[in-house]
Amino acid sequence: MLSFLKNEVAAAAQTLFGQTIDANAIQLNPTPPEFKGDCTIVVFPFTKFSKLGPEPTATAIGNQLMLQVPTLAEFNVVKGFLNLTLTDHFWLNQFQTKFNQEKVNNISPNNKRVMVEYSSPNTNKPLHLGHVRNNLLGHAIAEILQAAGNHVIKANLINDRGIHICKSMIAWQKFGNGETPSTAHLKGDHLVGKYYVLFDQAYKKEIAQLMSEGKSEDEAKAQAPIILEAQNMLRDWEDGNEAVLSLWKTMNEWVYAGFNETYAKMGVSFDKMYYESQTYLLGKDIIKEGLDAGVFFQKPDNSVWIDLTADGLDQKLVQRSDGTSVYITQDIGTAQKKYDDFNIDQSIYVVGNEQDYHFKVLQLICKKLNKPYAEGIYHMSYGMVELPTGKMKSREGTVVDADDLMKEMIESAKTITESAGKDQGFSEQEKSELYNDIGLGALKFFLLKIDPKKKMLFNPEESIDFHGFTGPFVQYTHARIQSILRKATEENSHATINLSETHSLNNEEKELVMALLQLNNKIKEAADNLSPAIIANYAYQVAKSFNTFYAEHSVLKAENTQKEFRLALATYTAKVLKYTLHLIGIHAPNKM
RNA sequence: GGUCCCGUAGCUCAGUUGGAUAGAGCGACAGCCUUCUAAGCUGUAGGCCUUUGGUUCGAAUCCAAACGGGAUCACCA
Repeated sequence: MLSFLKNEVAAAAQTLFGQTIDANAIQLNPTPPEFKGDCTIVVFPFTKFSKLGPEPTATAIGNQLMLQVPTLAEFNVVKGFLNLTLTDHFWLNQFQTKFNQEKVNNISPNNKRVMVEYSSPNTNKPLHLGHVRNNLLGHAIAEILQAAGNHVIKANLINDRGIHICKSMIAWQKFGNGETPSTAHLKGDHLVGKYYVLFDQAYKKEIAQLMSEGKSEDEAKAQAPIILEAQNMLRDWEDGNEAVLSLWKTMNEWVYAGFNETYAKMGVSFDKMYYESQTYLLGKDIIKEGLDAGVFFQKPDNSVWIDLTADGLDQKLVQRSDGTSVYITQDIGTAQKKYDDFNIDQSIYVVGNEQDYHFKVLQLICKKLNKPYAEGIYHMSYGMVELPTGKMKSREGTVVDADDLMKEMIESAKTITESAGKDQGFSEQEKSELYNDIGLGALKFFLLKIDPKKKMLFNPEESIDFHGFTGPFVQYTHARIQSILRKATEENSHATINLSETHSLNNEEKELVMALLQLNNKIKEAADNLSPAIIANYAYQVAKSFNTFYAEHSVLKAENTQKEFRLALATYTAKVLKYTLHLIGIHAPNKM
């Protein structure tokens, strides 16, 4: 929005010093609050050809700009910094242009097709806090990429096969007494998860028993009857045993019903579901292709490998000696399938950073196979959520359950809202929606305000805040504005910007206008960095600017054009807040 | 041990890709509700940006090393 100044500075340098410079190379920064000015040109690089010290150089350019740029109000020079102040008319004009557009986001679509894969759960246990971060990140990244003009396909790859689901099945057969989600009054994913834990307990007991009979730990682990049963079942599953398949389908259906409930509560959705049971064989054709091409090699026991030592990695197994596929085999196949299905330019995997190595290998393999989609593979590697006690482990019960956490957050929202007496005049239905919006708003903002690449700490002892740099803070600011706008409608006041009447902006108004005008840049920045945190921080900044303005100046008690302008400012702020919250999956209530 | 990530206020985190006196929130302390919603606003205290060297007009930011923390290196997924 201010980048035109770079061209003006380049022109000024041409006029003053006869030097042609690249306008894009000019450093244009926001002026720090302790100095006067809207933006700052760093003139140190100019001293080379100006043959002057930093200050005279800056002054010379400043004087030249005053001649060239009618919207420039004044300038000042501190050392090598040229601080420029634009006229209020300029800012009002910029704001008016935005205000008159129907949508706050006017980024035009590009032709890029991007798939974002996220969630990708196992079907043997319910979702925990780690999955919540994954799902919210994936959903927000998809929204942001779409807002930045991409065509986005949201995908979920469900890991529905393997030894882990067999463990739950065996335990259910042994201990379940035919229990179902409806007889147990338990969500399906929690029921299946319960049997996964029961399996592990029984397994540990058997291991202890065998060890007391003199077996080594490794022997005991390999020979425990219950693990042998599970392995048998996996073989039966792969052989297509009807009874096993039938139970597998039933239990997976329970889990999907549970997941769908959790997804709906979280507010995430998918355009395409992939199931590993349907894709795990796909990679094998590509393995054969790679063997023929000499990209892979076979060991005497028939296992297939790729040698990545020249790339600084290790030798990596891509197919077992018995011909069955491993994790990477399946991913090679799925990568191909995604490309075939949707002709995507980019394939983003939202997966934890513990799998950095895996995705490096995956991309390298696809490159060596000369796959057209190899360059488009991108691992969006996010940091783990850790508890004060360390990493979460499902089997050891040190997890924060997703459903429990959301429920607690909604209950906290209820308590806080009630004690503040802010739910008066709401119907029961509206109350319940409000508590949902606020509780989940707090949770989502808490998880998304942090740079996704960094690991984050969650302390269950300390409740997630509803004050300060939080979701409810931004929601509250939005609701507050809606309240003003309702009153304005009642008194038949209108929001307009009248440029013919010159009136000046005060500091708070100007700061808010400048913040609001940054929206499109922030969306692009967030999309480039795949970082919802940039949006969350921006939403907070806008809300904070508004609240500062709100505390100093009245909207409804202002007069004439100033009142109309402030109403426009409030209207547009509310739009931006609602939209940015939407990008990170948070609903903005009109009253709270 | 190899590879990769991280280290900023008591705590949780920003820091515009190399610019001015390093910023928020929480917690602590002091103020502000006859005036548009106090889930708010204003102020005070709190810092060897882990350390050392290098690059230059200029470094929390780039490079190197050390120290500290984490991840990963399965015929698991």
